[in-house]
Amino acid sequence: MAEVDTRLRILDVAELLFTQHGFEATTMRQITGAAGVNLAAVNYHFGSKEALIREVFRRRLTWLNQQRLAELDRLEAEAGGAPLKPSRILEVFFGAALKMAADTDGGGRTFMRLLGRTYTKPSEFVRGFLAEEYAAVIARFKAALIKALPGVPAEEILWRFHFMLGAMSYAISGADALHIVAEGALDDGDTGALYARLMSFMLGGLRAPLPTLPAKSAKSPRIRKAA
Amino acid sequence: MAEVDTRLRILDVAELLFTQHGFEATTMRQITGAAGVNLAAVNYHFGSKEALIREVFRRRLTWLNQQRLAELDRLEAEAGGAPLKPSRILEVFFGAALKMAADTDGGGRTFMRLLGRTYTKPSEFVRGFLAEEYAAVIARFKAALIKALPGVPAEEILWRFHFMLGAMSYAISGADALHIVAEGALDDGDTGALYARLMSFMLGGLRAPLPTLPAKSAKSPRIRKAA
DNA sequence: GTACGTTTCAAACGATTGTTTGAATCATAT
DNA sequence: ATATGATTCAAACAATCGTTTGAAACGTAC
Repeated sequence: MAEVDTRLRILDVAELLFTQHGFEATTMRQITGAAGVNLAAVNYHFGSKEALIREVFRRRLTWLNQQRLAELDRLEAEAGGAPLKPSRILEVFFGAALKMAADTDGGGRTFMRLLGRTYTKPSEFVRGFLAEEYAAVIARFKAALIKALPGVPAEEILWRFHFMLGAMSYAISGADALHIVAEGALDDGDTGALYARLMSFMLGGLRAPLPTLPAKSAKSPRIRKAA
Repeated sequence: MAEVDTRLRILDVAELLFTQHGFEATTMRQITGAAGVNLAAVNYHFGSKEALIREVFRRRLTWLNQQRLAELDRLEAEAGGAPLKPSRILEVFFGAALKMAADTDGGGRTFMRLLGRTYTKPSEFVRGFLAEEYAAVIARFKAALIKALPGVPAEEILWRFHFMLGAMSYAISGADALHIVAEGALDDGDTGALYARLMSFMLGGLRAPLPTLPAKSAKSPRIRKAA
């Protein structure tokens, strides 16, 4: 009985503290202290601090990505081979994330903030299983978007998907960064409004006119050999 | 003579290591070791590790924001009171950042990656002077955008500006996060192309149709008092 | 109640952290 | 050449890090 309680308490507290202070700055004593468990409990239940970090990601990420894949499966089954609307695809991918971020009580919001930050700061050992966890999902959504936007080059779609991930990360980070650009002027508590705002912004960006790329050797100082 | 050399070497090395491993994970011995200076040099020249971190930001950020303000001044002077084109405003703000990010040799690129990451992870003591450093710039560009987009509510503009910052952050973080979404499929070395891609995406997002916001009390679980 | 595997506990482990110290070295001006 | 202030240096500082240990407490079956 006490076992599960201890594991869960550690995971929840660690998730929160990692989000607030980062991995390195969060000590085992802070975690176990706030969780009300013994210092040795982390090493006993998870093996090490790194393993704890991985488990914090794994327990939510696998569920999130399974949700995404299941919804995409359903959508593609309904369409029966026909290309999907880009807006539908984005709604599935980012909607799942924002739905999780809307969960303020269960810790989903905390986790999504943590995920958005870690995504740009791979911490070496997190990158490995983060890429592993995302590989299948990205491949599926990438393919769906390419199919949905026949006029847009695949490379451009990938970049714009990348930009959208950045926008979502900042959207979820919310207050932290917003306090810098606009001191308390924005309310990031209304996740319904946030979803609507982010989605219209993303769709506008995704369907924007294609950029006129400069000649590669013109603006870039790098010289391409044999070209 | 040796003074300036030591200070600069420390700053450059610290900037790089902070970007690669984060603030907490980077030790004074790593910094001084890689810089080829004595361990005590950091405390002698900067006072503390925190002061060093602040100085790493300050030396580039003040210059960057002065550049932005000067360019905006010039543009508004040319316009003579007339609203600017939104694309021009974005070009000034994000162009300055990407121009700095394009500097692979002088460390500008390294710094912009560091900045993008720190922006969502305010580290408590960095947030203060980061907000201070940005306050004037954000106010000016916010006002310019509001003037340039009379049909768009100010709150919506701020949110979209926030989203754009996220997109830019991910764009500059580049390879790190891209390796997760697309294993080596994208070339983030061509900053000219990156600038064009990002700008068209942002403009599309900025000019997207306004979202239809859900009724506040409908989707949000929070109950607003006296409303 | 006794035995057994699991979990918790206080205490300590060696290693590493940022910082400080006081002498040694340097550059410069008189 | 000598004195002075700035800088560098090796060495040590107390504090804290993640992890380990062996015994104590627990629940559960016989």
